[in-house]
Amino acid sequence: MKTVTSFRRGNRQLITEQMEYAFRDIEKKWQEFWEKNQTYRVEDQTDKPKYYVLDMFPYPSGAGLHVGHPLGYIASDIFSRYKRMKGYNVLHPMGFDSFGLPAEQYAIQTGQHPAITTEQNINRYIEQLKNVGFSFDWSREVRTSNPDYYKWTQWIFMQLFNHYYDKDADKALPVSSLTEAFSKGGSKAVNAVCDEDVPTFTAEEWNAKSETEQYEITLKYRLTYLADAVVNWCPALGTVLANDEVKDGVSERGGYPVEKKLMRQWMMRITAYANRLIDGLETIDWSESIKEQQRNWIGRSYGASVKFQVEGKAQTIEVFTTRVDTIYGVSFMVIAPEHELVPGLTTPEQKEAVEEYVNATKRRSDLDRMMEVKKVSGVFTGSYVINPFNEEKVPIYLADYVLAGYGTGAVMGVPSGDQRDWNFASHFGLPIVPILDAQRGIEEQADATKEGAYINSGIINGMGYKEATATLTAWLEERGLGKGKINYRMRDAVFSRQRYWGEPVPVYFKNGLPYLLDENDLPLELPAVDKYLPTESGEPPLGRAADWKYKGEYEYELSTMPGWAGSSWYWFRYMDPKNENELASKEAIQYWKGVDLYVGGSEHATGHLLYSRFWNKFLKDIGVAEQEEFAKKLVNQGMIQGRSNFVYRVKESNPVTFVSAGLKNQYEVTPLHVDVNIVDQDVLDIEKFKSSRNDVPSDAVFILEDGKYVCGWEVEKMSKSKFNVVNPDDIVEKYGADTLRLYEMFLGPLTDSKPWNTNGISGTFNFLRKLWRLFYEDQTGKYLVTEDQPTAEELKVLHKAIKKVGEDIEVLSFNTSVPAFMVLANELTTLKCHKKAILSDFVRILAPFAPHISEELWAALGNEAGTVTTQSFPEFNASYLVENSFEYPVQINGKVRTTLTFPADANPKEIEAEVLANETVIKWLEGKTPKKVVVVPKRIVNVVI
RNA sequence: ACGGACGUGGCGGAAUUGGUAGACGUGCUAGACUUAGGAUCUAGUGUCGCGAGGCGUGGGGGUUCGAGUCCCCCCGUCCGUACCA
Repeated sequence: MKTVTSFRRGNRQLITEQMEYAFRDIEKKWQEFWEKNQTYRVEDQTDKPKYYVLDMFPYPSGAGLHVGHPLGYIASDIFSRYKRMKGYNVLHPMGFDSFGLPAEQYAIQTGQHPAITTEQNINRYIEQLKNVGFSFDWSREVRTSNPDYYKWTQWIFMQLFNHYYDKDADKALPVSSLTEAFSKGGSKAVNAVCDEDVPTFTAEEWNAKSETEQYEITLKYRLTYLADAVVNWCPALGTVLANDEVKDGVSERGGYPVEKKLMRQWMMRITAYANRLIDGLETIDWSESIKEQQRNWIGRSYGASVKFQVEGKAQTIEVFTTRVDTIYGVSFMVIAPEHELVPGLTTPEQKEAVEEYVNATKRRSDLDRMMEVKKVSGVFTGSYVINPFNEEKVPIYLADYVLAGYGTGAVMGVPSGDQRDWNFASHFGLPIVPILDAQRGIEEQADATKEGAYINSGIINGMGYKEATATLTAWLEERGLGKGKINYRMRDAVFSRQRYWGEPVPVYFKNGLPYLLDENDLPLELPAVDKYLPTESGEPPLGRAADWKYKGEYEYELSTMPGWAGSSWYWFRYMDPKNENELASKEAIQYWKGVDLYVGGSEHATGHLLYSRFWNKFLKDIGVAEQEEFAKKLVNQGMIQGRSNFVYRVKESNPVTFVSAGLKNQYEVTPLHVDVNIVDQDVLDIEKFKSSRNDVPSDAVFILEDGKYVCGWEVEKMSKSKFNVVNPDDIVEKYGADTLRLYEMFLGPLTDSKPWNTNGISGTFNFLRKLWRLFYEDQTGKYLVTEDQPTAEELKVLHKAIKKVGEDIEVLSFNTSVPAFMVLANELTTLKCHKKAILSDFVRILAPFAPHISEELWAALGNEAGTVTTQSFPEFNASYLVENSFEYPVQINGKVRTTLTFPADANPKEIEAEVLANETVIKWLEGKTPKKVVVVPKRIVNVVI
């Protein structure tokens, strides 16, 4: 067995082989032990308090894990192991978000079924994960692409279809209560979230409708529904693309043009939950930045909608405003260039100018529009609206600062109260009317104040802001010209994908209307297809399935669900992963409730994390979930960046010449990425470099410094193309999993992004070897541990570490606990302490971080094998840390000049007297009398002259 | 352009939350043991200065006996975004 002794050569290898920290043997042994003994298997039936630690499960890509992926898993694993030692029953599962585009893309290219590729990738992932020694309960593993899993994704879809959102109850209710209300009181008996175009009807009219007509009406209320939505359609690929697959108007893969197209899509009525999604943020311990992103994404604003009559026409233009109180200050109206009313409003004289403007807008990218905020542009349509309050004519303009997709696509311009409107009015010479007596300097810029009393404002003259808003809103509502309104930026979510590798939607069509499958027919499994491409007629890949009909006669829905479907409820499945009758049993959900700590990347801020909250709230409404929010606490681990190495090729050199980084300024060079795995401490392995690349001729010349070729470096994203990917398997092979775990934590705060630099790893490796030497003598391998009583000093250093590590784990500050271990090992080495009483506790506090070596040493101390996992975490005893004296830094005018030791309980008066009598202090006083002496007990003394 | 996070030695980072800045690790220098060293041990390592000492946490100002930490202005990096009415 080759072990760490590969560091050594010669005879001594034979002698020292068993003595040194043989991490490979140790880690393999304990991983096998854990597997065989099901050490991490979690039981649901226990008296212990529960704790649920969840990692965002990965998509199993073909590239495997790199060293950045395990960061969050290691952190959550440490926390899970710690919680177990603190007496909790900890659920800490892992699974795979295994539907996704890369597998499908691969299938298109190779014809291989995505299930096969996915399975292979998952196996590779599991192998890599097991290598790191995580305490996952693998018996609970889930895969979203397994039919026994997606059966329940489909089941949730069916529940969404069978429910509508009742605004009065403020929750989802079954469609049966909707139809019941209709039959009793007509459409006005119901206050529900629905499509814009729902008809009004009486109970009699409802009851007179045919079953089909009634069904069609309910489709406008259900929480999942069909609608025409704008999608990114790529004709060349024959498919719809997600936003992040489109770059600069062309497909990311292949660079084919992408167009906006209206398509019939399944939608999720997430907007029904907008309020609860915002309000719920107050109740969860998530980072402020994620909460802020979700708030912005949902974009709730309170205001009013107002209808303006177009002069001389029957049309009205509706605007949304958050400042209806400023309505008497309106001097123009602006509508988006894309607004559907533009052609109708344009007068013949203005036609040319308007068309030119509309075309110019189309050419500008969103980014351009964002960057040129200060530049005012716009064009007059020639038409006017009438301000309903003062009957004044208001010109209608087009301007690209108004967006068609937000609110109504039209805004009222109030130059005195809004800077953007002010800029616009100034540019076009429109009136700037003051509306509040508290507005100041509106000749120079807008003043958005809400203070003071209204002027020039008809029915609200003299009023304050609150009263004015209420008065105006009431006035509008009485006349049917407007109403108080809450506006959201968020739209309902498109739920269809014209793809193969996703959950089939459990719907069939009869006479053009969608109907759910019978629940007994779930799961609706993915049918076999000959190719993973759209059909010739442009249907999604499922259209290729032969004889794929519901009950042999009805067409199935051919689109599949999006990537986020399976991940929006997976935390429930871990609670009861094998259940065939429910997504998870009532008992399991009642016991585990929800996630206590969720660890994952912040890139899912508005996707996965918002959809999951939405589905969880829905599942709560229908009595499946126990809690309104699925994850109490969320921690976003930072990204691990790559650290790239470079070699410098001298331009036009013959033979090809590379110059070491320190000398490169003397030449004209081209920097080239070089694989970081053949570089050690920035020194290039020239032989490996030559043999690994075919663009390096064997006669290449290397200009060295100090006999070495030193590479340059830069921090970049970790990616294959930059040759800076580090595979955890390689690190485990060379240093062991425990070293990897410690080093990843040691790198820096969990939530910061930081570059991976293999250079530093020997520090944590050496620490473990040092720990090993507290147990076994170097060279001889003699067991050193004694039963002696620990000294006060030894107990002090131990308990300092127990305190520090315990506190650090609670706040997930793992980067600071690793140094605490190192300090402890250093101090015990200095004290030559090999006492069992001390080392036992050391091993226990280290166990969450470095489980393999801890099991090994725990057993070496004479304990039952494999039981360090179930030990209690050592209790910190403050009495060991009590000092009877304290060394005071003594400052003169804030600068430390000396230190003096006083008894811990010395009173400030005594300290002051002794300090002033001190030689060094007297010297610095230079005969002056101190103005003031500050004595902070057990902190500091400051003498102010 | 706005919002959020951040800025400390050659590098990764610590700092009891207002109290000795640079813990710990890496790297580097010198030495010991050694046939050897990517092992181990010892000493040193922010910067200027022979020294006493001065300076020092992106820059400038402020509060305080005392500021890396709190406040104001500016610069820079990263992440996010929506000219949101």
